[in-house]
Amino acid sequence: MLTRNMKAASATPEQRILAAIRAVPRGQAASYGAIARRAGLPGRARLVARILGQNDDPALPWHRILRSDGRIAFPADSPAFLEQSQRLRAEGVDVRNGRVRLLEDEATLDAAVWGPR
DNA sequence: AGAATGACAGGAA
DNA sequence: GTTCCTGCCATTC
Repeated sequence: MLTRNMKAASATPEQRILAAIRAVPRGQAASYGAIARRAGLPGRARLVARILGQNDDPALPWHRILRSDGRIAFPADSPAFLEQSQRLRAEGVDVRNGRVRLLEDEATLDAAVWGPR
């Protein structure tokens, strides 16, 4: 049946994006573009950014989302930048000079979002 | 309708 | 490996 797949397939774009974000494993990071792709919305990286900005859910792992080059998307002197840095480090992510190692194997995200085959 | 804006991406320099 | 520049999407003036 489709109860498991349906969550990702029949939701609004915003919900699929949020689901994709929540699917990023602890201690790992993904780019805005990758999230958009995993949500079935290729080319909408900026939409992901917008959703994150509007989001109010404190449980959402927003700190695991960075730019495609692994850089934190906030100005290096901003409070948000600091917050994100320490949240990532708290999960064991190595943050060097505002930059991290992004998840290379996107298939992992595929499985988390769309469910294992 | 046109221009500006922003938690972006990808290729060129 | 970096910095720059152009392209994109969606929203707001």
